[in-house]
Amino acid sequence: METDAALRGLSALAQEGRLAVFRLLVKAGPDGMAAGDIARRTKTAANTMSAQLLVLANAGLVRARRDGRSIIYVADFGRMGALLEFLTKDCCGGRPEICAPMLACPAKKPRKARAA
Amino acid sequence: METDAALRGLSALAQEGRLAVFRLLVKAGPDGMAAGDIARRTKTAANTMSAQLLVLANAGLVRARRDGRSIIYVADFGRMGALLEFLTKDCCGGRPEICAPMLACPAKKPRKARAA
DNA sequence: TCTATATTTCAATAATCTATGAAATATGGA
DNA sequence: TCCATATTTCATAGATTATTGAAATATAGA
Repeated sequence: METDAALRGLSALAQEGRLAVFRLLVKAGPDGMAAGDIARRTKTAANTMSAQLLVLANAGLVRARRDGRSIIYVADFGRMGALLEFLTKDCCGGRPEICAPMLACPAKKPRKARAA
Repeated sequence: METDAALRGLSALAQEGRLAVFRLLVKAGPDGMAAGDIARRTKTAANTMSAQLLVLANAGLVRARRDGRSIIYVADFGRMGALLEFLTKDCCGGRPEICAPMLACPAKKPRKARAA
């Protein structure tokens, strides 16, 4: 990931409402959520939510698809992974002092994965 | 790490100049760098740099200490690690799809560490 | 003490971001 | 076609952030 894309990702997540939306979409998983449901769930006006989702989409952190009258938003895990990779490698030079706390990540031991 | 601290960390890094400064300080390591050296190296006015460093310091990502006439800034690796931990665990729920790309982090295999 | 260096603080401007009402677009169903 | 629902787009006002010149503070050394 290039610096410019990383900056857009960081900026997108660097706001309370958008961070909450992204976390919600991560929890929702691959099925995603309709824009209206997200707005209701976070008690946000529809047009405000639309703007927030647009920023996340422009950063590549979520993707949108239409389903009938609704537009479903889905977190882009690959992109988020790339952002984290940028932060650990490109930004932090892979220094163990920084990376160490992340070893608790389940991806480390995919064999024993339990239901989260 | 709490959401509020994570937001401050994300905001601090979500700007070209500050991200560059933080990367520079990570590379500089525990010895850190004087504010003036950072400003010269990044071709930034001293007062602008001072403001950027203040934002990073308020986010806890760098620490400052005086050394004679200079003020030395040092990246806080622990804090950056905590931010990454927040993003992987609290924010992303430790989903392997997101964490996977980070397995290349050297901390995973400290035994064979080579000079970077 | 006086001067030079290093950095910060202050005040003001410029730029960017966020939220909102109102209107527009797209879809599905009667 | 007409209407209701779902979402976005537009214009704008308010808030926040970034940069800069000028002044202030802190330190070191003559």
